[in-house]
This record gives sequence, structure tokens and C-alpha cells, in this order.
Amino acid sequence: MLAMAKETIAGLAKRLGISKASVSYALNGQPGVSEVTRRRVLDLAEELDWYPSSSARALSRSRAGAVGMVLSADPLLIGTEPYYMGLLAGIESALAEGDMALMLRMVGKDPLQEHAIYERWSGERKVDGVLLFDHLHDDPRPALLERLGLPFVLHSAPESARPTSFSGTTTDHDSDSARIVDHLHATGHRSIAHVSGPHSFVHEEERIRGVRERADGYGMTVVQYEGSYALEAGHDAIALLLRAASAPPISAVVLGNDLMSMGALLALRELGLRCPEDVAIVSWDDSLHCQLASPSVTALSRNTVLQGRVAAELLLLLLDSGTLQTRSMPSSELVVRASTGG
Amino acid sequence: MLAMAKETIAGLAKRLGISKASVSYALNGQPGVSEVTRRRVLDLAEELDWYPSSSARALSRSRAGAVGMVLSADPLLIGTEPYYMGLLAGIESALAEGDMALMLRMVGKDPLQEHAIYERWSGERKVDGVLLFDHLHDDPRPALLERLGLPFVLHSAPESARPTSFSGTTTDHDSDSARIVDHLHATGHRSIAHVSGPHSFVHEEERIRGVRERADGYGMTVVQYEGSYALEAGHDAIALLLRAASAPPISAVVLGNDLMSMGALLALRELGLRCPEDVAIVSWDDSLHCQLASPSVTALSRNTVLQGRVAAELLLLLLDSGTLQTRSMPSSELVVRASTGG
DNA sequence: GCGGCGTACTGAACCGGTTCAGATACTAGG
DNA sequence: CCTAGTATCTGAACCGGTTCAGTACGCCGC
Repeated sequence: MLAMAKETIAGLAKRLGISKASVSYALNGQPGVSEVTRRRVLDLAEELDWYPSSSARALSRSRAGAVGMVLSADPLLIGTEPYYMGLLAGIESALAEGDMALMLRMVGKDPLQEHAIYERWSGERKVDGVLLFDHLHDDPRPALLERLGLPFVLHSAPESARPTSFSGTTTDHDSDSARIVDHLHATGHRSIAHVSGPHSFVHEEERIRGVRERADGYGMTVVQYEGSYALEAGHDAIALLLRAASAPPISAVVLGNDLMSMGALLALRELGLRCPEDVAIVSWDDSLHCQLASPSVTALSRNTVLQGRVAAELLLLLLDSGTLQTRSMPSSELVVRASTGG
Repeated sequence: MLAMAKETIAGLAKRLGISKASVSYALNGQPGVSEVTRRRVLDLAEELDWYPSSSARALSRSRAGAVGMVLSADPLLIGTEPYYMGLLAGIESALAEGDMALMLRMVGKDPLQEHAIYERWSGERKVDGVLLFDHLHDDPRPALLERLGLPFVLHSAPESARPTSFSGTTTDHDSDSARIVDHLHATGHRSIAHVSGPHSFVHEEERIRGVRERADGYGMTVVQYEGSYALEAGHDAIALLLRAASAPPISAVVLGNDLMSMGALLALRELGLRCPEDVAIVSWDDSLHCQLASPSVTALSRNTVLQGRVAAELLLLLLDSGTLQTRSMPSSELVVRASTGG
């Protein structure tokens, strides 16, 4: 058992008295072998529980059998954001079905590091494609990947900002925005604030526009504030927005993610304001935090697992058939909770 | 730019008028080339920004250049547990430094699935080693991996339960337990409950023993309860434990993770009990949840990033020098918050 | 002048698969 | 019966690196 020589395809061939080529054809379901031979090969492989070497395969097929994903965000934020774990789970499940591995890298916010990783991956031919998240305004990454010849899928790219030809998912931010604003309007709010994430994200631009347009339609006033997704940002935004006396006074705040919403709740508590009586809160991202907070927070619930899954599926499709395709994500649901009087 | 032929080591060699072998030696910092030649090679590689093909390397070196990790847990739990993200971040940073890739798989709780993945990885020689987390009582995985010839590192394996020869990290559960019980004793509690995670985890056995022994030393009574790490488990445990009249009545509950602690808080609220006045709560795992809850929850804070990092470092060490080694994790800190009157 | 040695370098084998261009046998058509 | 065509199978080249054995050369001591 110790010095068990690793079987190779040549070994199998010798045992069966046939050529390497036949074994290979048999294993890969390709024509060129009789059914009888194919069965013999597959049976023997099963019996020896032998698998073809992935690196040999990768070399001869010129295909790495893996796709890459770079999580570039504040490491601290990554840990607290359940968002990424959901994505990962979805991606993983799709990739596993397609017999692809996931190559994961985590780096800080420095874009140069991320670019360097892509260059390296491409040079070493270590991944066959890349998953791109958090699409930026004037994002340099699609062009870079195109130059490197690395296929990619862009997650949640709005129609307006997409590169000429690409595969990707789209999210209907207008409908999401409408869902939130409609709810606030229906519950009597006429002056709201919107604490978004960084404007550098394309999806934030879309949300900002979406909220403003919908609110305009109702004749509501909207104050915009740019946050960072960090808890403190939500906290500080509230402090700032509510201190600045506006007429009519802000009675509801929409925050770009769950962390900022938690920060907002803390700030309200400090200011001695009640939620939802004095100020209502809506989070653009649902999570356990929203459920557990007191009051529990009304939140737009996206199915992150599904999003990851679809993005990965698009990449697989692109990789083995070259098909560029766009898929729109199912629209999110607004889970109404206590923070808006639900 | 389009049909840019991929450079190969043969191409470099031809350009420089030397042999493939020399190029290879130069690139890998091996003896056999003059300094002049080495520089010429490195400069050219840089200029063309060329990297050796990872799959070719993997094949000829018989080394995959990757390590594997299977997250086998309730997918729902994985998403909400910041624990795993922290581990991942630590692992990733160590692996990146050692030029190793992380191969991540997520599967449900079914152990057979996990075993199948290891078999496959080993057969395909897709990973050079494996990181093992959540050590189980009578864990079959070390033996399996040994049989497969896959090096591995066992995270947080207590002295008592470790296989004969292995690399791994150890956690001093006795000192952790003492830290918690000491704090409860000091704040006046004499009758406590301990809602652990599943007994199948070795670390839970250790914690249970640790808590009991330390409490015994103080003459405190401890009621043990086996939870599942899910929020509901914490909730139900509280309901059950406090309903069962005991003498003296339980005045503090230690819960095995942050989710169960949140469940406990919910249950207390439902029962109309105040925390910490009526019942104090301690969580064995810190997270944002503990910080944000009201009351905020006293928690044992482990540095999960560091834990991941150390585990990965041990695996790297094992892989490229064959050294088996054990490293003990720094002991955790108890962060005292409102739930114990802090 | 000769044997011995260290350095710089090279050709060829090798890692373990895939795949192409035949070779062989067997079947069907005329 | 001969030929064309098809199904089955094989040898060898190939993917792009690493590495071993061996060559050539300069330098040393004696």
C-alpha cells in the first residue's frame, strides 16, 4: 500500500492489451472505440479507482479546468458581508457540476494587485476564465481581460455601462428602486434620504438614479449621501443628515447595505430617535443582521446564491461553446419588517 | 494582438540562442547557468511578460501547486458564519505567499461527499495537500487521507484526539473554558448552563470537559445541553433550560457560537427575562452579531484569520520540506460586554 | 604534460495525458 | 470478386515545462 505506484493511462492500456489512444477515447466518451472496449476500460478504471491526472489533461488540452475570482475588498468587510459567502456557494455549485475548479484570491482594495493577478493567471494559463464582480464606473478590468485573452463574465452589469460584447448578468435596479420607494411612499414618507455605497460602483449609480426618478414621480424629496458600506458610514450619515435641518424633515433613510443599516440604527439610538416612529430604515441588502436587529430592518432581499450560480453558469457556457449571453436576475423582494412599521 | 502566439520556454531559448534547459535553470534559480545568462533570461521574460505554464510545470514537477479545502456544513450556516470567511482570508494570504492556489469546495453535511472529493483530488493529483477543519470524534478523514497519500493539516486538534503523526494546530480549550467560567464566577454566578455545539466535534468535547472541570473547582453547578450551532438551537435550549426549574436557578448561559447566542437573546426576550439581570449570556465565538445585539454579548474572541494563516503555513511547510509540526494557537480573549453586565 | 575538478551548457528523456494520420479488418455495393 | 466505405484501433507527435547524463572548457596542483 505504501509504494503503490500511481497508475497511468499507459498502465491501463498495457493491462488491457490496447493502446493509450483507445483508453483515452473510451474515457472521454469519444468515437473510435467499440462499446465492448469502452466498457472494459471504464470497468478497469473504476476497479482501480483511477482518475486521469488533471495536470496532464490540462497540459494536453490546453485548458486549466479552473476559473478565477478575485475578491478585492476590505478584508474586514469581506468577513462580515454574508453577501460574498452566498455568491461563493452559488458559484461553487455551478462549477462543480461542470467539473471546474474555483481559484479564489483575496486582495485589498488596490486595483493594481487585482490586475497583476489577472496578468499572472493569463500568463501561466492557470484559469480558463474569470468572474468579475462589483462593476466599476469606467472599469478597466474588462479591457484588460480582453487584451489578455481571458474570457470573463460581468456580474450585474447594467445595459448602459456594458462593454461592447460580453457575457454577464443584469439586475433591474429600476424595479428594485421602485419597490423601495413605493413602499416608503405608501407608508406615508415624503422626504427621504438615500445613503448609497461608493459612487464608483456602477450599480450604485443605477440605484441612485432609480431612487431619485421614482421619488420625483411621487413628488418626494431625496437627499443623497455617499457611504462606504462600512458600519461607521451608516452611523455618520444618519448623524449628519438628521442634524442638517431640512424641510420637510427626513422621515426615512435607505441604506446601501446591511452594515450601514446597522450603523444607522446605532446612530438613531444615540440621537434618542425612535425607529420607525421618528425615522424609518430600509436596507438594500438583507441578512441575518437585518432580521436580528431591534427593530428588525425592512430589507431588499437578493438571492445571492442564485446570482453566483447564474454568473458561473454563464462563464461555463462561454468557455465551452463560446456563446456570449446575458441573463437578467430575478427581481428582488422587499421584506417588510419593523423598521418601516411592518 | 489577436493571434499573438503564446510564448513558450522553447521560444525564449531560441531567441536567446541557448537551450531550454538553461532557460529553465535560470528561471528557477538553480545552479547551472552563469549570472550573465540568468539575467538575460529573466530580463527577456520580464520584457515579454511571460510566465511558465502552470499546467506544464505541474505535470513535470508532479506537483499540482494547489491545496484543497472542503467546507462541509449546512450551506445556510456557512453564509451566516463569519468564522469561515476569516479562515479563508488567513489561508489565502499564506498560500499566496507560497505561490499556492486554494481549491475550494462546498458540500452539505454528508461525509461521503467529502470523502469522494478527497478520493478524486488524490486520483487526479489535483491538490498537493488538504486542510482539515472541524475535527470530529473518531474522525475518519485523517486515515482516509493517509491511505490516499495526501498530506494534510488538522486544525485545532487537541492532544488527546490526534492521530499518531500529523501536522496541526492546537487550541487550548482548557484555558478558554477557564476564561469564561472565571468571568462568570467573578460576576457572581453559581449555577450556569452550557449549550455546546454537536458532541461529534472534538473541540466541543474539550470545551464541555473544560467548562465542567473549571466550574467544579469553584463548586458551581453546570447543566450541559447539546445544540446544533443554529439560531433555533440556542432559542430552544434557553426555553428548555429555564423552564426546567433547577435549584439554584440558572443565572448564566454559555453558548457554543454567536448564532445560538442570538437565539438565546430572542428566547429571553420572549420569556420576559432581562439580560443580564435575570440571565447572563456568553458566546464562544465573537462576531458583529455579538457587538450589535442588544444587549451586546460577551464573547470569546478567536482570531480566525490567524488560525487560517497558521494552518496554511503548516501545510506549506509540510509540503515542501516534509516536516510534521504542531503549533498552538494564541489563547482567545474574552471580550466583556453588556450581556454579563460588562 | 597529465589527471582531476568545477562551471556552463546542451540533447534527450520524461511527466501523463490528447489527438492526428494512418493501418487494419470488416461490411456493403456493384 | 473487387472496391469503396466505415468502424476500430494504433504509433507517434504534441502540450510546455523539468531534469538527468554527458560534453566542452578552463583552471589547479604536481
